[in-house]
Amino acid sequence: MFGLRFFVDPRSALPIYQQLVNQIKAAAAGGLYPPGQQLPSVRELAGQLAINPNTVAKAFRILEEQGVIERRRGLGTFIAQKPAVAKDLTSLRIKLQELLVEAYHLGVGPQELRQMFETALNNWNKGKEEQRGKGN
Amino acid sequence: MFGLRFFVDPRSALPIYQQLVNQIKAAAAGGLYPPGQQLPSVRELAGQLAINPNTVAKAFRILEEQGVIERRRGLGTFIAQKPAVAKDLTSLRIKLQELLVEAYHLGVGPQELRQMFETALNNWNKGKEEQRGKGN
DNA sequence: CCAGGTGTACTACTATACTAATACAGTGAT
DNA sequence: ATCACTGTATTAGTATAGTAGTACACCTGG
Repeated sequence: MFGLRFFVDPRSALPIYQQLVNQIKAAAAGGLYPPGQQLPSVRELAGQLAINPNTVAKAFRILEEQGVIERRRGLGTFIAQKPAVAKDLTSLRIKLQELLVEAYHLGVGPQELRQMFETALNNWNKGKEEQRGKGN
Repeated sequence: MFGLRFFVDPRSALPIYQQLVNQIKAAAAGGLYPPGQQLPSVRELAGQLAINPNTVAKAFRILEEQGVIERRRGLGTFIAQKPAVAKDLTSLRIKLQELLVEAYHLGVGPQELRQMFETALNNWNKGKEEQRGKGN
């Protein structure tokens, strides 16, 4: 049903499983994979990407720990129903802080950064709406 | 002149040199180290942190590549004069994108995220002003 | 010139992260 | 019951990232 959604660079500095984690999280957040949607099996994905099933399984395990997906033995893995309502936003605050530091050293001021932020938000919403449209 | 500004956890998942890079970048962005300010020598820092001078040197090398500091043989290392005016903001855009994805999976909506963003910006400015005040 | 400070280059050890091979275990259709 | 599909556990090989030891090169003040 789905074509080759994911790709992987074995020579990247980022480990393969991490690349998968990132891509799947992004796909889910972008609405490409709605809640409840079944993902390809570990073997299928591994086959497409020419990697070991265990590597895919590792990515899935991490994603489950983060509440992004649910794994069911014998059935498959699925996008979690609800983006967990977070109690602990520490990690997010840290990432935000890191973003500000990075911006500073790139010479990007508060005003310009704010604009980039809004642009990113808009693009994200736009993407989700397009995805919704495909279902009609 | 400066007390123990930096600390390091050898058992952290992040390598020591990376911890140093992060802390020094944050310190520079926060105004703790104004442009031109000399940093502790590799041996001094290594001594304080009970690590190998080469590890500090590695952090310094990375920071120089990023334009944060300048190293001068026989003299020392110093905070770069100007936060380089960035031509390539790709890395920043990627980090921003990752932030949105992260926020989504934590159940943080656009509105709430925007608020966190503004808060972080304010805190950052506040911090810099306090730092400026210490010089008077 | 020399001494004592700076950063730097080279080499090598070692822990472990990453991946893979293989076998195990749950589910559902036939 | 069996089969064909799911995910899971265990083990092990291997590349390499991280760190450290040691020696080198540069600068400045005496």
